[in-house]
Amino acid sequence: MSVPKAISPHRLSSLLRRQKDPNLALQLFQNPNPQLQSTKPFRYSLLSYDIIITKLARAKMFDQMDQILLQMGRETRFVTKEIIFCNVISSYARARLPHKALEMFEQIPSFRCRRTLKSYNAVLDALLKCGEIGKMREFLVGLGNQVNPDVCTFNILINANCKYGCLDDARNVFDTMLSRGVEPNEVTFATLISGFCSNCKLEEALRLKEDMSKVYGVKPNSSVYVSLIKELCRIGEFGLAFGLKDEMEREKVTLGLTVYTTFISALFKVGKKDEAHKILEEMKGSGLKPDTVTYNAMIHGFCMENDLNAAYKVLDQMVKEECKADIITYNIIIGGLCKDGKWSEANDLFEDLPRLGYKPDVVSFRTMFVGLCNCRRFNEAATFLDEMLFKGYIPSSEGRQKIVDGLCQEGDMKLLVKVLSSLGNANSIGVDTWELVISMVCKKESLSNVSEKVDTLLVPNNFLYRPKEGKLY
DNA sequence: AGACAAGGCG
Repeated sequence: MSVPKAISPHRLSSLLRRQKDPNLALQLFQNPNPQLQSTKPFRYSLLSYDIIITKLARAKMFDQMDQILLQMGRETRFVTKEIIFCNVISSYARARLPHKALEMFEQIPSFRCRRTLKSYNAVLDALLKCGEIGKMREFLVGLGNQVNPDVCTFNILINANCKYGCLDDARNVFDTMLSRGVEPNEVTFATLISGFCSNCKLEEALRLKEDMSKVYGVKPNSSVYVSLIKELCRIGEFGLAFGLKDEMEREKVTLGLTVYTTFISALFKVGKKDEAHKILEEMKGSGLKPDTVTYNAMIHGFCMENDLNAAYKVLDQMVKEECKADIITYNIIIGGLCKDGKWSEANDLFEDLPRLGYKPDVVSFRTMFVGLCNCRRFNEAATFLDEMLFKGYIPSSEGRQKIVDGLCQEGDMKLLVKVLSSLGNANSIGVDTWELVISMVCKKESLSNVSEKVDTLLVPNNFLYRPKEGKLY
C-alpha cells in the first residue's frame, strides 16, 4: 500500500484556486491532508489565505471568512497584504453591509498591516455603493488631514456626485483635482461621461469625450463608448450609435461584450429583432459568448412583446450553454408573465424561486406586487402585500398607488382600510398615498360623508399622519 | 494581479 503524499502549501493554493465551490474550497483549506494523521500544523502560505478569504467573501460566507481572518492574524511567518482587506471591504459593500466594511477598515492595524489610501478608498467606495452618503462625508472629514487624495479618491467622489445627479459638483471635483495636480485617468472620464449620459446631458458627454483625447491626452476606452452608445440608442439615435461603433473599430478600441449587449438590449427594446440578431451573430463571430446580461436583455425584449415562448426558449438556451440565470432573469420573466395576464403562473414562479436556488429581492417583490395590481387581483395583492411587508420589503410608490387606486375604483373600502393599515404599520404610507385616498373617497362619496369616511380610515386603525414622516420611500 | 468606470429587471 502506497503512503499518501502530503500536499505542499504551494499545491494547496493551486487546488484552492481551481475549486469553484466555496464550501468545498473551505473544506480543502481546513483539511488539506485528510489521509494523513499529521501532528504538525499545516504551513499555510499567504497566497492560500488570500484565495480562500476572497472566495468566501465573494460567496458572502462572512462567518467562515472571519474565522479564517482570525487564523491568518495569528500567523507570524508573513506580513499580511492590504489588498486582501480591500477585497473584503468591497465584498461587504456588495452584501450591503457598510458597518462591516467600516469595521474591517478599523481592524486592519490589528493584523499588523499598514493602512494606506487603498483601503481608505475601498471604504469610501463601499459607503457610496451602500448609499451611506452621510457616513461617507463623516469618513472624509474624519480622516481629511491625514490623507492626500489620489486619482482614485477623486474618481469615487466624482462618481458619488454623478450618482446623485449633481453634475455641477462632479465638475467641481474634477476641477479641484486638476488644480491639485492630480492627473485624471480614463476612469475619471468614463465616470463623468457616464454621469452626463445618465442625466440626459449628451452634448456635454460628447464634448468631454472629444476633450479627453485632445486636451488631456487620454484615449476614450470601451466604457466611454458604451455610455455614449447606450444614451444615443435610448433617444433613438441608432445611426450615431453605430457611427461610434465604427469609430471604435477605426481607433482599435476592443469591442467587448458590453458594447454588443448594449446594442442588443436597445434594438430589442424598439422591436428591431432582426438587427439585434445580426449583432448577436457578429458578436459570436468575434469569439465572444453571450453572458447572463446579454441573455437577460433578450428575454426582456421578448417579454415586452408578450412572447413568453421565445423568452423561455432563451432560458433553455442558457441552460444548454451553462450560462447561469440570476435573480434578474427571473424578475424579468415574472414581470413578463404578469404583463401577459398570467399572474397565477408568475406567482407560482415567484414561490418557486427559493427551491430553484434564488432569493427574491426587492425588485422581485415589487414586480410581483405591481403585477398582481395590474391584473386587478387585489385580494391576492393585499395578501401578498402583508407577506412582503413582513419580510421588510416596501412596495414602490407606483405599486402603492395602483392598489389604492384600484380598491377605490372597486369600491372595496374594507380591503382598502386593511391595506392602508398594513402600509401604516410599516410606516410607508406617504403623502402621495393619502392625497390619493382622500381624492378617491371624495369622488365616490358626497362631500358630507367624506370626513366620516376619513375618520373610519384613521381612528379604528390608529393611523397617525405625521407630515414629517409622510415622505416617500 | 487585484481598489475606482462601463451592458440586463423596478
